[in-house]
Amino acid sequence: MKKDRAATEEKIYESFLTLLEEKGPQAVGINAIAKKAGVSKELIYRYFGGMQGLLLQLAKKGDFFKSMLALHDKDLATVEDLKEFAKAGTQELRENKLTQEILRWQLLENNEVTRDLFKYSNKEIGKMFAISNKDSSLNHAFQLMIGGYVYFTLLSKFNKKFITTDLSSQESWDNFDKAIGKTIDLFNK
Amino acid sequence: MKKDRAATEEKIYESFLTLLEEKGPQAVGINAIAKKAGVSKELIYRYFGGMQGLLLQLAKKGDFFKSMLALHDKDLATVEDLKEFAKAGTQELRENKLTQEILRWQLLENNEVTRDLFKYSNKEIGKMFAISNKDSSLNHAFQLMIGGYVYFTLLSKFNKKFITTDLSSQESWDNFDKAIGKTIDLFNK
DNA sequence: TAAGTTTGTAACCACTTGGTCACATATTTT
DNA sequence: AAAATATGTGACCAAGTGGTTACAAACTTA
Repeated sequence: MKKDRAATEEKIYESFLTLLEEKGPQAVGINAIAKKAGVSKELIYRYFGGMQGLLLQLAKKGDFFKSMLALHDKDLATVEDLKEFAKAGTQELRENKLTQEILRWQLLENNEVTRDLFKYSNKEIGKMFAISNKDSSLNHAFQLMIGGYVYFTLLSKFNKKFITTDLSSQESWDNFDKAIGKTIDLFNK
Repeated sequence: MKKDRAATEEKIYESFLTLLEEKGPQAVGINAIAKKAGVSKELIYRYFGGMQGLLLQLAKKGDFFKSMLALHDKDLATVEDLKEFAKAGTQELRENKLTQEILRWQLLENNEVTRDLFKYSNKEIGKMFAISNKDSSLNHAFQLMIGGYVYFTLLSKFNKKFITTDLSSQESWDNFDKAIGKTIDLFNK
């Protein structure tokens, strides 16, 4: 049998990411990861330092928010820029399953194992919210609506509908975007 | 040893509620409930039909939303009524831990065991949202903001802060309320 | 009192969990 | 070639999971 530590580490880390992305926080455990990677779980402890080490690596690499941070670099001088930013950010969130699962995870626990990951994740989100801090009440309304977007996005994994809103149709998300846009306009009049 | 089925059922059901309220969805299992109730787990299957039966009973009794539904009966003729309604509803949500855990649960799974509970829960929430359906874009903005409120409420269990917002201070929640109020005003101008 | 039924317990089942261990097999170093 | 080290495996551990079974004790009915 050939031995290749680098390849093994890669297999483990990728299995961890895939598992988290597809099955969510509750499904990622040492046994499941080792099984998916087709490797002895001892190696997870030896090479990563267990679950905590894997999460730390995810935090450092920051694979999840990198596409959202690309948005953040834009200039947000005008009201239209802000609206575009919100629209692009929410769409990105809906496409990025990994980010969704990390956000879901934050609703479930916060302990020594997860702390590093969440700390980093929050720091990155903070950068994105640093923009809308002129008008305080707009800032709060904006935060609420983005929070709602996150909520409905997470909800859509297991629920096709929220009350009358069809969470599986693009039209619904477009309506949410329009609502955000209109609210921004009203606050800026 | 004395035997009293009614009292035993009560002990089981109460233990289940308390466990869910205090430790969340992940902590409620047959073993944990039986242990907390100080009773053999066989009785949970015999009297309730297992976990699914317990959730069904919770759905039927609907202990969680009853205080929110009291709000729903109000007349919502004026804009001020709608603002008051939103404020009272969000405050009630923050105080009702049981409702919070059921909403959290909906973000985690949706299977044969939980289906009945969630179906009922969604029906009740739907009643509360039936009010703001005049202006479509206000309706969506309203839904987003309430969704954000839910999100931040659930988040506050494990996170003291969201970016710069202190989720443990009453002032933050007041600011959110003000933001909702101002948004409603702007849409009605 | 005797028989039948309800209520309750504890042991047991197969399976999964995170974690450690001794050991074997490659690969490097001497 | 021999010794040392790095890599990988599978067995094992204690604890916990949901679920079932056999049996005892209490209460009801006959």
